[in-house]
Amino acid sequence: MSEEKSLNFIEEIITNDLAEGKCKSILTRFPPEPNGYLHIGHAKSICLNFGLATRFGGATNLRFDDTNPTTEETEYVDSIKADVQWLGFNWVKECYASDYFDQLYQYAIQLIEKGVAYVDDSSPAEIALQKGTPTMAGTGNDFRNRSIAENLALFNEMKEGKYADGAKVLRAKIGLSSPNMHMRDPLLYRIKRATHHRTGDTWCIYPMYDFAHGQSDAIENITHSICTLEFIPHRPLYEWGIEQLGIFPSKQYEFARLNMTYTIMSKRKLLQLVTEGHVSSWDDPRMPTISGMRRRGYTPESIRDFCERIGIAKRENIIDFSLLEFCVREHLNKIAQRRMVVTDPVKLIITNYAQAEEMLSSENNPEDTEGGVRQVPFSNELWIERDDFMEEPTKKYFRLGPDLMVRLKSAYIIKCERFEKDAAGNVQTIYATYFDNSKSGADTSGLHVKGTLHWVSAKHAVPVVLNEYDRLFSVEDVANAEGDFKEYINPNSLNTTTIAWGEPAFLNDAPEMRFQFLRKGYFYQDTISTKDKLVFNRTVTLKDAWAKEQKK
RNA sequence: UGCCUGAUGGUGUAACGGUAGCACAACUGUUUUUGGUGCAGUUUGUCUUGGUUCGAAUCCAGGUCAGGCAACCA
Repeated sequence: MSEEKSLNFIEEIITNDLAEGKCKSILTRFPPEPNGYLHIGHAKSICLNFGLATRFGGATNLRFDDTNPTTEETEYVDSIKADVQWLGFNWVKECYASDYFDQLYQYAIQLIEKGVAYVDDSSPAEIALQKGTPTMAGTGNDFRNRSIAENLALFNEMKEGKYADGAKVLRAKIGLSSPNMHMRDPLLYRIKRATHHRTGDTWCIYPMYDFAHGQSDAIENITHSICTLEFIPHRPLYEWGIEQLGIFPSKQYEFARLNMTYTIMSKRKLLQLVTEGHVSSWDDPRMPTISGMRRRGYTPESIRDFCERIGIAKRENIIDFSLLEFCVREHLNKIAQRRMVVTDPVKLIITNYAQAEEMLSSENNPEDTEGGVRQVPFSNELWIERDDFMEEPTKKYFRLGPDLMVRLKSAYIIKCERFEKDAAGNVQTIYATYFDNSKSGADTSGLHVKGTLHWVSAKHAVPVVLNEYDRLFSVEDVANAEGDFKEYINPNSLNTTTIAWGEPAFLNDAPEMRFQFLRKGYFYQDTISTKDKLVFNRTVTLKDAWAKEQKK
């Protein structure tokens, strides 16, 4: 294997660090805040961090960045762990920023003792005002000049609960004229009386992100701390903290977050979709959440493949949704068992079929020679797709119409003789004759037909419910579209068929099996599906050359 | 009108001073008992202006455009 795969910029950095002996091995971390469900954008970060560790023989911590008790919940911790595991990754250590609250408090005292942190009594508005603007230096205030002893005492009192929420904050004493707003005496600690999902009411002061993240990285000896672009301005502060404290020199690197066409990644907006009922839940199969994609039928393999293909860089990007679809089709094509399901049924009667019924065998997966076959019952009364019949066929129509011949998949070639309509003028019954010497696998008829249809024997058919999903939004770049993003919700993102007819093989199929419904798409049993009421979610359609042809 | 990022086909991503490649998308053709799959092929690109160099996507200078930054959020 001398295949040369080019390295992304982070892999180059790591390769160099290892070569120069800056570190003996690497340790990365995936640091979600447990305030929501993971989505495909997180998957990119997960695959990056865990993938890097695998590639370079290192390891990865799962760390919950739980420094804001008002938004965080154990429910989210559990779902995040489940999602990471489902994606196929294992962390060496499960960590929590909240485990470091004591240590962080000690770090803060160290800064106060060094004279580089102070307690400020100003209100949020005053602090904002005193910070100045990007083009104008801030002014600061008298609290900056408090003595070390006074700061120590006040910070202790903050911790002891002597002051009301918001009454005081601990700030770093760096200066107020930096062109980087994040460096203008940033807040380190705030008073917040809220019950933390892990530490309960032990604390009433909590560290800010900027006084927790880099410190947590250092405590865990993280070598490469990888985050998204919006944290670039925080990096000087990240480094300031490590330097002032003299702790392990973790390094921060930034990459561009994932954007995808026809969907959104913002946790806030996703939450809105759920709370306002535009989707049923966080794991609604239309959601770009890991749990939604899992329910829809995406495989972990396909998501990992997708994350591998999109690459890692610093430039803003918007990935075609069709790449994700390609990845899942490619995987499912290889592993999904084929089944026949008729979604918009019309009756087909084979007038010269004398037997009551017979069992025909059909391959489970033509891509897999080991895939085996299954038995499919055939009789003289079948359901076929309404779309597969045309009263007056057009030129390139390879399906059924008066006097036209097609093959029934894994069965016989038939010829349409006539059809009947109901009072409303809809085709109700199609009558055909079959060629008994055209049986699949033993065809001696010499007939050649262009179309092959899927079908289900009417008296053996099993009723199934189908959820067919389409993109959640109707515009490519939802985040940058004008106005409220909700205006662009695709009203037809879910199409439910309450009665479709499927093969009886479903009765013996395990719920976690992945299927391709012939000529329809890939389907996966929904979480609410039962043996008595089978419900399938369409993961993705098949490519449809005919649909394109029709549009012309 | 300050600072920080970035700019390669429709979308991503490579090329580390020496043939602009790969994937998706789109479009042909071909194979096919899935209008699926497979196979073969086509179209489309270095933001701009200068400079350095035998040679620039790459180095330098200026410009343009895009995104980010002033939460007691992360």
